[in-house]
Amino acid sequence: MSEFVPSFDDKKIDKKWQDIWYNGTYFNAEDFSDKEKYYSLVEYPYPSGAGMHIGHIRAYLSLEVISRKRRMEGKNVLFPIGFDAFGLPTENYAIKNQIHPRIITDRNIKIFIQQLKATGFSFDFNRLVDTTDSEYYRWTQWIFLKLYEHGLVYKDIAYVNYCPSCQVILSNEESQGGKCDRCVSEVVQMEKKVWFLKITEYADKLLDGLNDLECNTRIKTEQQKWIGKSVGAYIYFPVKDTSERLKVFTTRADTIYGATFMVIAPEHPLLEEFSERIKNLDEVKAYQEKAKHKSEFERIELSKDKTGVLIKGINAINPLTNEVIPIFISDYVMITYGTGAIMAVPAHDTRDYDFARKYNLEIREVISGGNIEEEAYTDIKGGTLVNSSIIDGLEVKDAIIKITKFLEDNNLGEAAMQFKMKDWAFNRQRYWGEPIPIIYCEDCGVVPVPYEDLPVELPMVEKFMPSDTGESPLANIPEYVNCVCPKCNKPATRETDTMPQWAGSSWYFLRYLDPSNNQELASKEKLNYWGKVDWYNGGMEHVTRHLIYSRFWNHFLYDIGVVPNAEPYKKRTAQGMILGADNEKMSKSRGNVVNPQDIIDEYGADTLRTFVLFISDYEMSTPWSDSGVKGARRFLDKVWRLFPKVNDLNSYTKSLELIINKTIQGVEKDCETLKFNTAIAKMMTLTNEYNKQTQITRADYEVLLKILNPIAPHLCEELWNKLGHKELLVFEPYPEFDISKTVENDIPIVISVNGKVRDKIQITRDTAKVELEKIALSQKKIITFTEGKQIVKIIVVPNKLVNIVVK
RNA sequence: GCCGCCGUGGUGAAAUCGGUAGACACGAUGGAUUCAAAAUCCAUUGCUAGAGAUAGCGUGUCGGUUCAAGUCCGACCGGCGGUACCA
Repeated sequence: MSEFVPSFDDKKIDKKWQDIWYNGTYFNAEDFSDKEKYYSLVEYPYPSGAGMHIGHIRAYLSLEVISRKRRMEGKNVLFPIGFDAFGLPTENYAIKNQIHPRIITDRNIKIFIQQLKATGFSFDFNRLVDTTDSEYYRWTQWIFLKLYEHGLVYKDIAYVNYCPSCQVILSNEESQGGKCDRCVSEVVQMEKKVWFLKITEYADKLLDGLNDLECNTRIKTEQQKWIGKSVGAYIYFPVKDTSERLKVFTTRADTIYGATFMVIAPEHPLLEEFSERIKNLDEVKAYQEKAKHKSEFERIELSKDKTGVLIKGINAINPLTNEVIPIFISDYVMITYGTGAIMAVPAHDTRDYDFARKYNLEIREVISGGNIEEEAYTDIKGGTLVNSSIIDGLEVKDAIIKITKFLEDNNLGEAAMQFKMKDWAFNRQRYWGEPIPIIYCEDCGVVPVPYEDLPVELPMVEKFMPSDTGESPLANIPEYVNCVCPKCNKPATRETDTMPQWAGSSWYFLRYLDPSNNQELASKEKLNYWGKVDWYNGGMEHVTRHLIYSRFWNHFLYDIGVVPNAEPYKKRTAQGMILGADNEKMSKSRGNVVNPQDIIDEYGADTLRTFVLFISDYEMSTPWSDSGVKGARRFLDKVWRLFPKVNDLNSYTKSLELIINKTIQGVEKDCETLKFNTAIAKMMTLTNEYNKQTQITRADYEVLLKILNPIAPHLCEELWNKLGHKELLVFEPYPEFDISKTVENDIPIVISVNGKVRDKIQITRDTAKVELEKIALSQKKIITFTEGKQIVKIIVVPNKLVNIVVK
């Protein structure tokens, strides 16, 4: 004991235990083990050149703690990690520095693995997944072909951000604010035929499936809103003097008698169809052109000031009143939602109201209860239908039902549903992505690559610069483009677009179950054994897209019999962000980025882990603080310094029994509810309590090491080892608490007068109400406040307080 | 605009069901130890008054409900995140 130093050597201890863990099989998940399985999943990182961010550490630590705890609870834990390595930053870096993305990716992945290990994460590193590995994306392509086979893939026109000066298609990130990232010129919306996945076909399933997902309401509502189901009706408005009918979608069929004009999107096909009839075609064309050049940004900015053009020469007829009504084009109606056409009811829709006011159109009230002189009356709870013929006098909800029925019966419309969610534009004009396994043949048309020819590999070429035609770089690589038609063996060409970033991450959680299977994406047996992800943690920003996309793929794979569950995840949580010390989002440009490696170098991995978990509520965002790190280290040193105080007794010190049991109970609950900050606070309190003793027992100490182990495993393993244990803490049973020893016998009771605390007394637990009242009233301090006053009321909350109300 | 979260000491933050506001930590001040410093240990630390016991005030603002409000209700102000004319 004489050589005991007052502060542990983090470098030595970190290395020692990391070597033991990672050279051993401690964290390897065992397929088909008899133990109960537990699958914890964190969102795998994009291996950027900057290395790991403090945000990664926080994101992974929750389930790191849970996974280590589950192993101690006897579970067969699968806690995998991998890399979502396709993507723009790598490609851009590659172009700039003339290094192939493959080389950069491999280099970055290596750095990430090294950093993850330096932090002591208990990932199963034998199941690494890399989405850019052709043995992985072979199955991404396979799923795409399956989707194709089942009619869920189609080609259609999409509007992409195009920079006319660079002649390059830009991602949304590269064209923020409507300006090109590279040359700052205006970005235009260009039409392009691209691949779509019919995710909308799964909209209802994805909505219903949310019932089975355990998560907070925020996560649920964000997904619900993203899917955006709305129930209403299609109504057909005949186009005057033609046999065409203009189809509109509305959720307010009840307001049809108030429709005073129609609005169609600038891209609406009606304009093309009846172009000869349009008397002001030039004006219309000019408006269409203007709308095309409006970036999304501008459309939002200008949203309050509505513009439009009256189409002269074509009119619509209200199918119920036969009234002739004008048609406008305006970009406040989107071609991408509903039918791209609306019946405008200015009296009861704010957008139509604004438009009507601007162009002096009739505003006809059909629901009483508002003041349409002032604003549109959109409330659907109050109000009765007026000026509405067959639905006059009805309430809104009844009117909707009746009018929809009437429309259906008379073939003037039908009940309908719309989703805000759009089909998934599944393409990028980039090199560094999964090739889309499609071949174009002059004779056979679009031909899917046969399954046995997968993977379609990315060519390892030196030239992967963007083309100047808005096509993918792959289009410039003849040895890639030129191929043979699998059907007729004639020369053919390959699809040159690649898949979007979200492709690989839509099924990676399945590949972890069987990462090196070259026959199937994962074996049936393993899929069945591991089942659903038990707990999935990740960023709030992925709750809409990634979560929905991956649920979609999983639902599809379930429908074709590949996976055993429709829903892939049982439970989803999300961590809060760590901001810079200046309370701003961490970014290179702000210079407030914290590199976790610096903390490890200075204080060791356990300090980093402890502090990141201690900093605040896990689900809340919080600024970084350098000074707080020291506190975490100080705490761990205190635990270390307890070691010489440990005696050989194998039971808890009597006077510590209560706090030990309470701490186990509290830490257990806090960890399971992601309240790691309070869990650590409780362990700090216990440590401070131990510190006051001249001696503590081995049992006292060991229980602390066990509950602290998931958070600070290097230190705990070291101390556990120093106590003479041969086995590691990894599978040591997690401590249990004795509920009967978590409650004190003597408890403090607060006595207040008129709600103000005036005295505190110690009393035996469960003292009767009357008794408490009597004791409270007889306290000297209390008497000074009650003397000479009338006692109106006494409230007694057993084991808590007595409140005396006086006058 | 809409939806959600949040607003508590000098700082990060705690606070089951409405029941002792500020646990735990950082920082600060004073002391011990040291030749000195670091580290460590002890004490104090919401604000105001007081030597002190203690008293008054105090959870973004205003109002309400209640014996009792950080917590519930209403109106507002500020910050963050999501979303964007969704018919």
